[in-house]
Formats: sequence, structure tokens, C-alpha cells
Amino acid sequence: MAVRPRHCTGSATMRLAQLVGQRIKEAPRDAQTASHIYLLRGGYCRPLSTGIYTLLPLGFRVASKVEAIIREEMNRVDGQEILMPVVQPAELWEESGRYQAVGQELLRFRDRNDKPMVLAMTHEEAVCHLARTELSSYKQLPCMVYQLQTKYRDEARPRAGLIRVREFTMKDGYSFHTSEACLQAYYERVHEAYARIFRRVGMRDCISIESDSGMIGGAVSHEFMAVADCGEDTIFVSPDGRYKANRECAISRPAYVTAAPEPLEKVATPGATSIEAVATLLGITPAQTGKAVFYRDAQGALVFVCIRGDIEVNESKLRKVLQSPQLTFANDAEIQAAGAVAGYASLLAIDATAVRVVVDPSFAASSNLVVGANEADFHMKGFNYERDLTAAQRAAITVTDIATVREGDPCPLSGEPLRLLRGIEVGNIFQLGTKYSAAMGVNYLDQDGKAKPMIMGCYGIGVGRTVAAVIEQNHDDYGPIWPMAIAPFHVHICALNIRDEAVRTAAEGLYRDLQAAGLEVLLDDRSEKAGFMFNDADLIGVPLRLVLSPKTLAEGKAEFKIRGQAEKSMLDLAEVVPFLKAQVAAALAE
RNA sequence: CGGGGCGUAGCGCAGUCUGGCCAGCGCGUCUGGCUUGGGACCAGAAGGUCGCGAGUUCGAAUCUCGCCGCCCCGACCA
Repeated sequence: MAVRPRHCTGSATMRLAQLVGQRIKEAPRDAQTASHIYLLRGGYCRPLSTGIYTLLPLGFRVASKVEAIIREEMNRVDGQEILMPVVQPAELWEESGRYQAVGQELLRFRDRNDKPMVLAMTHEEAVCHLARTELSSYKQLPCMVYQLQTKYRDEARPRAGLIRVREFTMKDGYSFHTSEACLQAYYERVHEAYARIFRRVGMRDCISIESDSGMIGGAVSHEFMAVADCGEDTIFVSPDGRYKANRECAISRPAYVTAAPEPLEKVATPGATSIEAVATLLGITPAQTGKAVFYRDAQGALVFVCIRGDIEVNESKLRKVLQSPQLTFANDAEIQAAGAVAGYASLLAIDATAVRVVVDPSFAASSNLVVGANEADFHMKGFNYERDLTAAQRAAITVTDIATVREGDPCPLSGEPLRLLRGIEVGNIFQLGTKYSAAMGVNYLDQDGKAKPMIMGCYGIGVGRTVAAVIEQNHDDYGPIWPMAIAPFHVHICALNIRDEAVRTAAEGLYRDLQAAGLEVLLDDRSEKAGFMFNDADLIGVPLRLVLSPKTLAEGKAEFKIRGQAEKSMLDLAEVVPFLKAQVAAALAE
């Protein structure tokens, strides 16, 4: 096992009677997902406040093993481990612009001298400060530093145990380069390292998908998604697996209905202010209508959006188009002030040179849509974007994809229907470029003697979330079924009737011998009923179980069972140690 | 931030509408006995500012007002 500079998994052995963290029979009512239930019931973690958890010995051991694997893989791609502060001066965040840009999830406070401080939710600012101090020459690049450190995000809604928390441990890495090509090549190496990490920790189904880079910024980014029904993210995947994307940025290749333009015609649609009502009234489908949506951007300016009636606006895409971190629906008064009639608004009557207008291709390319007449109780039939707007109008309008993809929409690559999955975001990687280095003066002197901003990448993994995701993908009705690589122990010994001298002697002997053989052993040395002990063993979920009882010892044997499998077998006492050692080695080698 | 729900022993809950009886039940914990292959049984015990604070009342877990915390859905989310 690798050396663990900061965390260690503690002793290789543990007696259940002494283990801190009771198993509990009934899960707290608020625990609803498998990982939340089993982490609490199995004595892996305990809540301290909303979204803030103590890791108990079992949970800490699992998390430490995940961290050890992460360290190995980060070191393998030439990462250098460091540790940066969680408490940081606000002025550092003002430099990057995020003190203002980030919302309330950044916890702000003042120290005793009334100096504004923050609890770091990520460490781009801190690492930039480090880089501009320590890295000054192209000869030092490229390089990557990473840390396993606490992050704090004042989440609006923590949920599902360790899946979405406020305080958590994250591996975050940052790389520095002198060229985009170098960053891209390194990004690929990290991508591969991530795939190895999630495979090694025992994730069954973890995919990397294209993602929206959100508040971190940057051009190219991927999210590693553990596929699980309880996941918070919606993912679209093509049947051939070539296209995988988060709903926030997923695109499709929709077919637009085109036909010979029909004349514009005003039709009465009394009271029909919704797409559904208009379609019903006129006997058409929502796809034959055009929808008008009004937003207010971060500066408070009105934005007019048009899209085909059956398609939802994707606000992530729209935010990106508008370069506006916040968007809210405009109210009726604001819509009226722009000269539009709510419920019957139309591009036909809006001055696109005066109001920001964004149009989805589904609206611009479809023929003969029914759109608002910009007059209460009337719509227009036969709207055709090219024909019915002046060139000046069209020149002022942004036509770009702002559509929300739906399950079954055609894949942009193959045209096959896209499949919808739910995922837990366990890791993400970004090509940041110079977003932070330019803002914060992170420069190096190049060969030509000129100062240039470093080109950066950043790479995160949520440790606790990964632990939870592994349980979501590896459990049965009794508890978790840990992959050997991150199991809290390798072997769980149940000593039935421990007061029997022969049982005690044999159990203590095996406990000692297995430990000497390099295995991590949990010994249930309590004087409990067999069923009680078996249920606790299942709830803890250690991969290998050994049972010793007067019955097995009478034959000079111990019973062996693999967690998650029904078969049991009997082992001669003499072969237990080599057999289990081989089992563990084989499982770890997978 | 919007909608809904909840707060009584470590966990799960009853009691609250309709104020008054010793604040109860199951699990867990402790002691003793008995039992020992899939969550046994018997006897005894510890454990509570009934979320907090005001108020009404002779009397409040219960009624009133304010506050706090927690969960779910939505919004939001490196």
C-alpha cells in the first residue's frame, strides 16, 4: 500500500466491539438513497449539520483508500502534491473577479481585524498566487500541482448524504503550460488517469461526457459521471456511445419542417396564452408554433428569446450566449415596457435593434409557424423567419442553438435517438486557458524574454461523492458490497460463541496470522447471536467473511463466504491464511 | 429563494385536534440469568430543558406569537 502523507488508514485490524460508530437497524427517515442509508446504518459517517458530516473510522478508511488511489494516479501523471489554505483573503478573489461573480455559495466572513475573508470553494486563486510567486521561467513548465483538501460551498440545498454536501474533501489539480497544444496533450493524460481512478475504485459504470464549464470557465471540459438513478445530472448518450453530453450543453440534430411559405394570416385565439392552448384551439401540434420567452439578464436588461413551441429553452446555453451568469424570467410589466403583449408576443412587432433577441434555429428554420400577433387574443399563421423579417432585423438577431435536448432526439453524430441517463458528477476536468492567469498576472518569461500568461488546466474529484457513488453502484438489500480496492477491511471474521475457549483461541489466532500476512482484518468478537452478527457483517459490507464456531472447529475448519454471493465453502484452518491472501491479491489485481 | 412536511431518549415513533393521570412504546445501551448458524427470551436499570424564547392559564409537549433547526420537491450549483 502506498505511503499516505496526510491521511492514513490506521491500524490494519479492528475489533468490532471497540469500533466507534454503531450499526443502526432503522435508518433515519431523511435518508432515501442507498448510499445515504448504508453509510449511516453501517456506521460510516454521521451528520453534524446540514450537508456537514463526520467520517467515522469505517468511512475514513474507505475515503483514505480512494485518496491513495487518486494520489498514485496523480503522481503517475507527474503531479506534485501540495496543501493550500481553506481560509483565504477576499482580496484574492477580487483579483480573479469571482468575489462578485460567484453567488452565495461562497461563504464570506471577516476576521478579528474586520478583514474580509472567504472559505475556499475551490483553489484557482490560491494556486495562481502560488504559481506567479514560484514559477517564473518557461524552463519550469509544464508542471502540475494537486492537493486533497477540504472545500466549503454554502450549498442552497445539500442532499442525499455524501452526494451533495457543503463541506467535503476534494482532489484538485492545476497544470501550467506554455502552449495550448501542451495543455491539450496533458489534458488527455489526465483524462486517462481519471478513467483509471474510477475503474480502480470499483465504479461499474462511469462515463466521461462533454460538459458546460459553468462558473469555472474555460473552453473544453469534461465531467466524469457515475451512472446512478439518484444522480442529479441528466446525461444524453447515443446508442453507439460516441456522443455523451450533459443536458446543460447537449445538442441534437433536429429535423425542421420546411414547406412552401404560406401567407401570413391573423387568426383569433381568445384566451390562448400558452402554446398548449394555441395548439389545441387551432388543431395543430406544438411543433407548428413558435414560442416567445422573456428573460432579464444579470444587468437587468430584457432579452427576447424565440424557439419552436414544443422545445424548452436551455438556460445554461442561453447564459453562455448572453455572457450573463444570472437569468430570470421577466415579469409582465417589463414585457409590456418593451412593447410586447405577454402571451401574444411576437418577433413581428419587436424592434430587434432595440432589444436583445436570441432565436433558436428551430424557430428560424421552420416554415409556417403560428406565432403571436402581439395583440391580445390573436396569433399569426404562416410565419417564416427569412421572409417576414427585414434584413436589418435579422442582422441584429443572434440565431444560435439554445434548445434543451429531449430523450429520443437525434444524436448530432449519428442521428440515432439519444438515451437519457442520470449521473453523479464525481470528477471534472477543464482546459482553463488564460482565464485566471491573465486576470491574476500569472506570467512566465518565455525563451524570447517576453512575459506571457501561463495556460492552465484544472482537474477535480470529489472524494466523498466517489465513495457514495461506489455504493450506489455496488449494494444489495443488506448493505454495501465493497470492491476490494477501497473496502474498509479485506476480511471480516465472525466468531460465533466467542465464550467458547476453542472459538476464541482460533479467532484470535487467525486475526493475528491474517494481519501478519498483510491483510486488513475486522474481528467481530462480541458475544452476539449468529444472525445478529451476520447482518452486521452484511451491513458493513467487507468483501470476505470468515465464520468460526464450535461446529466448524469440530471439523478443524472455518466457513468462507464472499459478500454478495450466496455460496459458502469450508476451509481447513491451515489453508485459511494463504487462501485469503490469494483471494485479496487476486481481487486487488483486477 | 418558492412550495410541502417535520422537530417528544442514540434511532424509529405515539401522545398535540379536545390543556390536567407518573411523558409513553419499540429498537439500541447497562446489570444479571438463559441462549448461540440469519437481527432470541426473562427480570431489572440508566437515559428527556417534549427544538428555543415569550405569552395565555390555577395548570402547557398540547393553545397563541416570534425565532431556530432538519427533510423532500423546485430554482440554483467549481
